Amino acid sequence: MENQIQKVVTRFAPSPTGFLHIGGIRTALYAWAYAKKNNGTFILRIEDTDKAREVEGSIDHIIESLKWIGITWNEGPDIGGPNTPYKQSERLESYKKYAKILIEKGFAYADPYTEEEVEKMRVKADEEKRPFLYREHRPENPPVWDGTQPLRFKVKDIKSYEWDDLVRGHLKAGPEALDDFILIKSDGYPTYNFAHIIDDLEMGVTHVMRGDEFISSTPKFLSVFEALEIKRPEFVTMPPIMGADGKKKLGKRDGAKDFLEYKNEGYLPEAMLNFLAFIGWSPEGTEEILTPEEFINLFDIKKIHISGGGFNEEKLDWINKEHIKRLSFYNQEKYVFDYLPDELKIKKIVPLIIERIYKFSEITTMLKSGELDFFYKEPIYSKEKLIYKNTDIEIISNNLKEALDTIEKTDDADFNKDNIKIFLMEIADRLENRGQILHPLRFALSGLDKSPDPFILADILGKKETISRINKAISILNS
RNA sequence: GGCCUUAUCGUCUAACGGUUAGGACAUCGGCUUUUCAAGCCGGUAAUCCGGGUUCGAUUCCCGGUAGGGUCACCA
Repeated sequence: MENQIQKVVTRFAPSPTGFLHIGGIRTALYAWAYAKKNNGTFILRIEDTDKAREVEGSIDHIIESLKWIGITWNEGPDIGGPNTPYKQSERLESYKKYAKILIEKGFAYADPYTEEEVEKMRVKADEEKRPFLYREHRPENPPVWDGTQPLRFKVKDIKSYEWDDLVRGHLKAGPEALDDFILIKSDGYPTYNFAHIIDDLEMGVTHVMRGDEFISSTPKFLSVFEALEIKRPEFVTMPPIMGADGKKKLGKRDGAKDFLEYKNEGYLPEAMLNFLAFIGWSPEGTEEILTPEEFINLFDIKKIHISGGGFNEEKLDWINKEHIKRLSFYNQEKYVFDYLPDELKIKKIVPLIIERIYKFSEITTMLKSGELDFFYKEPIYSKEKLIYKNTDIEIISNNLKEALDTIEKTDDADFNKDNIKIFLMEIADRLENRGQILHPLRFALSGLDKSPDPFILADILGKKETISRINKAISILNS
């Protein structure tokens, strides 16, 4: 690396063509973490040079996505900074300036062909089964560039390139990767290939984190660095994220979701951060649940993976649950109550729900299935359901009466799940089988095949309601 | 197709050339138990194939196979 100590500057540079999916967020996350860890600067830059693909509202959406997961930037379009502006469409003067330098040095020329003419050459090359290279059709006497034609880079030295990537190691490419690519389009906007180099230079970016789709065009970038005689930043290539099938790289086309959808599905931002951190990176130890702070501390470019990682929803759910469990009770309640109707906003219900869900949207499913109704509605059930295995109705009925008696005698102040458990287990342990009292009791209180244990149920329902429901069960048994 | 690149349990991954190939998720079994859930304990399960280098290869080299990327006036 560098022998001179240099402040780390990283950036995330999305184009405003819609929402961000986890691939983009992951790239931002690593760039952010690296800057944070090194007390560096993290820049948000908007690459809006393709007016045709631009989608209204994207910038706000992108900012919202980043903020939700907790990524913050030191410089950006919303907060400004020493290198303002942070939208490429507002930096056209810079690109023009460097374009002129390239023209003067003989590294750029105007493209006299129409788009159709170039396309025709491309098709012909295709038919002849050879790669199309514009430089093979380079005009002999190009016109003076007046800004209405595309400005192309002129590859003077057609050679192979080799370079080092902080993740991928030593990479190389043959001369066919080099071509006279377009620097400035005929509409006056620069291409990505040119604009990002100028911006990174002017903003002092030291480490460029980006996807592996840019490996192929790296020789083009290198040839520009050489022509401009400028030092290149370090390249940090992220491994691709594969879709759920593990086959194809995740992309918007095949179902990559808007990152903010995870918010709506009830995932915690710190869980998403934890999950994304591990797609393409893993720390030294074996700990898999990390807080954002722990992630930043552990983050190391050397531990970024080379090969692609998959998106595993089961693991995401597990990580989310682990983070939910680590939430303070206050926050657990806040999140859970968000999904509950007023009549169910009971403190004691929170832990029951927490241990049963992986993500908060599952509460909605629980509500729909009716499995929470018994908390505020007397359950409806049949006599058969109260009977434990083949126990006589008589015995069940007597056991419930004994339970009722015990509960009635309990002081209101002592009525909590621990005490109820102690008192009732005393009875239960004297029986042939504990189920002969605990099952009918649980059923009397919940009316459900699957539910929390009767002590917790009684505690939540309160003494009065518990007594009422046991009485009802006894009358059903005797009917 | 050319060029670039990747390859460890079902999935995600760990292993300065020497490990009984480790961990996590999932799965299966047990414990606990009144049913779930949670928790605890345990099991099954992997180095893509073929050559080479080496005393020794998951690890290094070559070839094959399979996957991914890229070949735009998109980024």
